[in-house]
Amino acid sequence: MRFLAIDGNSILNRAFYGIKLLSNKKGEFTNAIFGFMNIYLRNTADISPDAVAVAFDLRSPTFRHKAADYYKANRKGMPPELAQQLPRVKELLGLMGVKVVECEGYEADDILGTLAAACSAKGDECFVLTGDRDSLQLIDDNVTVLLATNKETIRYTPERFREDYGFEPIKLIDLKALMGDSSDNIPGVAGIGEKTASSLIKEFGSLEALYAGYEDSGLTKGVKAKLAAGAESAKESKWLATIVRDAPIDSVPENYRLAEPDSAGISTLLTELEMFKLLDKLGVSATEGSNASVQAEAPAEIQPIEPEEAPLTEDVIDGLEKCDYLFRDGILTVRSGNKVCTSNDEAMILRFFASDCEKSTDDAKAHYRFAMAHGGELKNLRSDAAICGYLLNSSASDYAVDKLCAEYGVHYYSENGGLADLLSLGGLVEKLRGEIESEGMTELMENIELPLTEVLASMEDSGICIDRKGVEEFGTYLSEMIEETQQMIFDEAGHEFNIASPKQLGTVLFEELGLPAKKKTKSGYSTNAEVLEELRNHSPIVDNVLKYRQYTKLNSTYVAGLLDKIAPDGRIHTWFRQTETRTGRISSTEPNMQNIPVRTELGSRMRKFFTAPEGKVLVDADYSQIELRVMAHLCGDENMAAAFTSGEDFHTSTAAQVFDMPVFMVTPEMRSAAKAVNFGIIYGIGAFSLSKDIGTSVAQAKKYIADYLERFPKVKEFMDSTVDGAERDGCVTTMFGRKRRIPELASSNKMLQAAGRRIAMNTPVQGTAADLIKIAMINVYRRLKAENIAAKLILQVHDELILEADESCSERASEILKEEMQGVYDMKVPLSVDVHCGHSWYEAKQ
DNA sequence: GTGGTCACG
DNA sequence: ACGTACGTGACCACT
Repeated sequence: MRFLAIDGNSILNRAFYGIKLLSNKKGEFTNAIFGFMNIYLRNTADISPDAVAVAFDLRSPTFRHKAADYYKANRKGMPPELAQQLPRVKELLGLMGVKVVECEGYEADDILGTLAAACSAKGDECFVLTGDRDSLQLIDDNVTVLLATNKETIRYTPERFREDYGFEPIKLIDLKALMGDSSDNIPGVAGIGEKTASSLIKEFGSLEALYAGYEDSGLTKGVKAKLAAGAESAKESKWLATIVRDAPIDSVPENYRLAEPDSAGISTLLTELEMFKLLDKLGVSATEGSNASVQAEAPAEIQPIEPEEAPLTEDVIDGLEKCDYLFRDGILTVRSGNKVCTSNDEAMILRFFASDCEKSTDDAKAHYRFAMAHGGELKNLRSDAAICGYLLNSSASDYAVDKLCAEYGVHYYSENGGLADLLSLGGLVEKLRGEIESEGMTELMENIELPLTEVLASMEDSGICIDRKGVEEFGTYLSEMIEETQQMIFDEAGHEFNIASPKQLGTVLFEELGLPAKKKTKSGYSTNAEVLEELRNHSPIVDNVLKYRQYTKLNSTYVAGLLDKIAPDGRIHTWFRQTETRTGRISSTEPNMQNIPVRTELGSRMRKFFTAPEGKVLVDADYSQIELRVMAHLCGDENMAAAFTSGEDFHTSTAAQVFDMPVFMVTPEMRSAAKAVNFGIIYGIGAFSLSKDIGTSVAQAKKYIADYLERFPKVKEFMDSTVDGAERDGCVTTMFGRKRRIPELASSNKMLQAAGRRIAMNTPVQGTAADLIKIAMINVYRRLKAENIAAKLILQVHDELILEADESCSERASEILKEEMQGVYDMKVPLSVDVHCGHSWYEAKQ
């Protein structure tokens, strides 16, 4: 028979550290279970064992094995994130009919050694699955070791071992006795490393033979001395490195034959762990619902679908009331009940989009864009699966139909091949809508996210006009400056090198020129702007490097990057991503129009090339301090609200309050300190970073924060209660019900926990601001349409909206924009918006 | 593919 | 003892 013996601890460890932390909605961690099962399934599929045993370490504190003194003393204790997954894995294995073996005082590899020896003696074929090279000593003609990583498994037969190591597997013990192993606290012989140990074993054959003959051999004096000094240690180490082969366990291979799996049990457990993909792989159907009483019922029957396929005709469209559809690569597929209709005819597709039928799909923005580009419209959109998935979990990497089905336990019709996504969509959308309803996010979806898809489609479709010639000339200027600066840097360094390589630059600055290195990164010296700024006085090369960085950044990211994205209509059409950020903000790609330079004079020239075409203007409106106003609203602090209504500059006003003096006495330094604290408040304040930001001591920064929170006590109350709520619920919520899970709070890592608390403080503020501007966008879009104004929304930059308007109606468009943005929601502090017009973005943002 | 750097809110 | 503010995307070097 074929026997598979698994080192449970070592595989679980590999899985845990190799896969990022995953958790279910309750915050129970699942990454190690997931990885363990992947490795398990891959290998059982590979070797089809008749019997399987999974061994786990077990030791009791009262047990005093001689090795207890050494017992993995250097090994850190299992982190709780992993420890809590251990019983789950054992439970799952039990349900799958796999025997778990533990033995007090013995490690998992001792159990493997015992089982392997038993198989070997009987002539059974044994496979040892582990992530630990130590077990390679178990290899013999009947025993193969499967060395697993998260990606692949290496099969170690005696031949393969000899190829890799150059001696017999059993001699691995002797090797380790010489070289030692710090992770297992095996001392070995001091001064003998892997290389020497390996050649000694190859030459002498074994530890005993080595010690019998090394004195008269041709070894160097040094090695001989080390061997002499380490003789005792080597002997002890050999004993420690030897895996036990007679642990007191049941060692009859027959007794480990696989038992019948308990499908219902597996289904319940994996449903609870939200590991639906694994359920699928195990060939067990998912349990519907998530509470225990429902789970006890029989799994829902999956109704097979054998769709009746037909072309999409006008009659079909007219007859539709409700349907699911997909539109990919110019092909529309529509499903209603048992019928699936297809069309690649543009007119028919537009007709379908414009029909009254209630539609569910997975990428509505793209469909709005298609309809708009052809002068049509998309009507009666009911749901977008990707957006539902995003609202339920803004941290996912991908909202494809198959992934969502796996995550939410909805049957995915993979047997239907190309139609799988379409056939699965209906069930998925119903499930997701139900979840959204129970999470209280239905209004957020129906009133904000779904209507926004049309607005974003229109903005992408419009694009923004760019002055190609102007950009090219700017590029020419930059290239000259780069050339000049580069030459100066080479002269100062005394040779040419790649300035763009942080590694080479670090060598030149800190080794060749001997500038004082401050910070280090993982891979060398840090050369970022903050570090270079401090070295400015040490050498003129530093200033030139900073200039070089600025020029090359502008040239490659902006000049070249933007020129590359100009469409045939002479405009830039960015992609707005609606399911990307954890907080609810929109992002922009290809190109990113939300990070066009503005903070430096040189960079802001870039904005002169974004223009309005002849006869039109750009109207730019931005919220003033929207996040701080949101904070003031959310916490209800009267002093903070007063700072907004006083008519004074907000930062000056907070400085006056914190330093307890009249506004006219506030110095620029005091204002900038207050401003930094205000920002810190939004981000989830920390004294260290604040001190760095304003260049004071940590103690001084601490005092600023304390004074600030004393002056604005409700800010502190709000932050404390937000963090408490987040720790209790595992998530935070914005004013409009948007949620973000914060698994970091459940981590045992203090750094991660602290990060989780800052996320908890920041997300409701950043997210609410994002909600507000989204609502404003929808209202502006509708109003411009309803009032038939010749103006279009074209860009959003988080707190800023940009319209392209006919000159004739620029004033009216400005009014509407300001009104809708300021009046978007009735807040405890008024929202304030600045609006400007201009022929370029540069002019319009004065 | 990852890390360093830097552009924005 | 260790690392240090929230949220993004693009480009380059290097493995």
